[in-house]
Amino acid sequence: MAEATLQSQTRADEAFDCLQTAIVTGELGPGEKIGELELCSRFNLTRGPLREALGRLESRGLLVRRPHAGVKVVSVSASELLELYRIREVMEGLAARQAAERMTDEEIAELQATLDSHEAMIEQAQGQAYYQAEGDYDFHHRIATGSRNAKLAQMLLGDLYYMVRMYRYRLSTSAGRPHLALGEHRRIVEAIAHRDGELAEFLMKRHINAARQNIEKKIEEGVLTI
Amino acid sequence: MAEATLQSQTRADEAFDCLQTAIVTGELGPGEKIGELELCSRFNLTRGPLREALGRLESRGLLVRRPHAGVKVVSVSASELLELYRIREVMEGLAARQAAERMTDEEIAELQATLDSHEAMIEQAQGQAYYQAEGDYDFHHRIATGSRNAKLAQMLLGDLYYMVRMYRYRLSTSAGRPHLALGEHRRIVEAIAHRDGELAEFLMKRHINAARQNIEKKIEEGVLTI
DNA sequence: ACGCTCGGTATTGTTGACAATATTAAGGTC
DNA sequence: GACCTTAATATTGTCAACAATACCGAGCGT
Repeated sequence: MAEATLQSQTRADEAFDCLQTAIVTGELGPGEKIGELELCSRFNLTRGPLREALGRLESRGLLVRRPHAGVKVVSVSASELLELYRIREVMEGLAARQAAERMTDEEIAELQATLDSHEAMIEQAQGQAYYQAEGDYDFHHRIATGSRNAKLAQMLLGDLYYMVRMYRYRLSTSAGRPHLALGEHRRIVEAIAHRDGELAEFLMKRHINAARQNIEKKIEEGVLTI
Repeated sequence: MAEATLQSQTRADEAFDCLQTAIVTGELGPGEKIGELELCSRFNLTRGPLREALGRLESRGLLVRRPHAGVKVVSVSASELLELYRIREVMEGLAARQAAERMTDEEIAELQATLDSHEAMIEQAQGQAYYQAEGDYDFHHRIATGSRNAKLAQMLLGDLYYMVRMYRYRLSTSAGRPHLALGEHRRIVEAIAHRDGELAEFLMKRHINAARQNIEKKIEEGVLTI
């Protein structure tokens, strides 16, 4: 069961975290119509905070709510995941460009260190798939915050990444190309270290584009259904 | 006073609409620390739906909420508005490209008709500034929905445009170049009509870039303060 | 036998009261 | 006189009961 993030500020935040992780991890299935009282008993909440959390989830597009008809988790399709990658391509391209212009030298050093640890983890091949995904999120997370563009970071970290994670869990879609991705990450960081925003943007767009094409290939192979 | 949208489905939706318009139009000033009970009496609501609406507004970044410390409308700066335009540039560029690939011929015809009416309005110069802004939103709105990218449209229509409108009201920043903008709009629609996605994206990016530079110029002239 | 209408039931939406916490001001001490 | 401590207050967070609405099944009509 998805537990609350340690010491959530308020009950509503707790409910929000619980539900978000439950939806993202697929604990709440797609299209699942679920009652409020059931959610309350399941997560030890009362309806007040729960409803507040439901509203936030709804406005983020993770679930849909018809008046007096209950809430149901949003249904997903592979084609929608591809659309998400189109958005990531342009937004993270911008993030990389601005990160190249604005990240501090220290942040860039940390970013490189992050990649080093990713490389070590991949070569040890321990907990591969899981860590690969987490490392990927870590990398993109740092670039988003490094852009110093508050709204951009908010949209990426608060909306898109959760969406992508949800789709990946639902469709059991892991990137599945760790070494390639790591090399692409390295080149992006190089461009950032050289303060070459244009190049960083280009490389990031190509990186995400490659990931999208990888998913498209799986669809063609019938591994994923549209 | 900002009234509820006619026949909101639920009290919480009503509260959300009221507050959103109140914030966007500047009826609730920036940094204004305002109590829940005051909001209730002001908009004829009770605290339950209000709190639900506050949560939605918070997750959209229109106001900030510290536990037990109340809510305050987000403070804005001109530099943040510029960052918003950077995001718009890449996202609406994508929207234009996808719209060129996916809009129906009928939608394109409607889009052109929309521009015709804008032109007529501008030449009559009646209610210029207001209509200019509304027409601009109408244009960008149609392209966002025409992209057939649900999440992209949601982010543009549900988040970014409200943000931009808020900043514009707060900073009294109207675009102030109606004829230029109309010409740029026409070229974008031409590209879409020719199903030239690449060109549509390029033109849209340049269009928004020009609007951003216009704001930057105002900042340099001291009209806007950072 | 099938479809439609109508009422019961369960769920959601809303309300008001209760409890917990941050802010504010006053008082005391250094 | 300035700073810290402490208590009163007002505001927020939470909870449980009430009202409104949609869903579901039974009864009736065709």
